[in-house]
Amino acid sequence: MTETIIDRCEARGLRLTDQRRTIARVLEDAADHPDVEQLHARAAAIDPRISIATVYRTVKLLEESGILDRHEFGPAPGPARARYEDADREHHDHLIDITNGEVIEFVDDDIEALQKRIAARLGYRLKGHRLELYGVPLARRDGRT
Amino acid sequence: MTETIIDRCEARGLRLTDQRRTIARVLEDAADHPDVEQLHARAAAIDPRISIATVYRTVKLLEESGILDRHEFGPAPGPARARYEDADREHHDHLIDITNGEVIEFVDDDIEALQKRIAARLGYRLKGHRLELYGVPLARRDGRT
DNA sequence: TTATGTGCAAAGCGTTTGCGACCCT
DNA sequence: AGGGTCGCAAACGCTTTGCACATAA
Repeated sequence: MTETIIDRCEARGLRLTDQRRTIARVLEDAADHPDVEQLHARAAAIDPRISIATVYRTVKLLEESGILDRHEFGPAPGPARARYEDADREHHDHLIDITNGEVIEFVDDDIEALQKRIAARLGYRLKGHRLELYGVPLARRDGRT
Repeated sequence: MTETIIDRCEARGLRLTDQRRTIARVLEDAADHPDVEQLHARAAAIDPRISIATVYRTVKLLEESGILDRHEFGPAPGPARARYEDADREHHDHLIDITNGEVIEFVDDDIEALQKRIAARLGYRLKGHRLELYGVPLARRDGRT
């Protein structure tokens, strides 16, 4: 749980280049769910040699290695930009604030269990799911945004 | 509930061309969740004049008019192909059989209510959601596929 | 009649890939 | 040393769009 992304790369025998180390660090530091363009901007700020092609190759590699999770939050039409987050965390789903695009993570054991039960009822064993809630902030008495 | 897609186009004042009528008919007859390529193939079988550009324009128009729902089932990487279905039906979610890509629809009031509650707990009013279950068929005693 | 829709082909966008140079192990 | 990786630019797959012609209302 406290292993760094680089630790996990080494554990899987992935070759560690300067670029990959930089991208791993950017991912490690990310509190949001950055897309490739954002990752590239942040990585290039540390090391301008990094090309966007390398970022694409690296996130794909890390995703296939189970180190990153990829998301495609909607509800934008067309090819949504993929966004990434560290996979080595407790499982959670996402609520997207449609007023500003903010992504809020949440954990709910009831809904996990319910999904499993629904799949079973339909004659399936659940292997994965995608759950995204889209909402607007409830009205509030103070003037905060 | 029993209004045809063409009825709904007229109700919204959309101009009805031969192409749109044909595409509407194909959508009406579809029991699956066809993508644009499939829609074009089926429409062109009825009227070969229809170009794929028109299919793209039409499904976009119908989606923006609330007549169609668009889905992007995963978990394929990259730009997933969009798939469409008639929006004028009881709300439901989807379970995708990852062994063959088959899409099974289901309705579950408990999970709908639970999602609303989760959003409220986080301080949001739920405006929409995306729920896709990915599963494999349970083992069975007979030899059927 | 005239605003809209259509077909065609080209452009757009996010992502992937072929290639020769380069680097980790 | 040598296979993996990189940067670059071209290619890709799905979708959108500019243009000239056709058509619904």
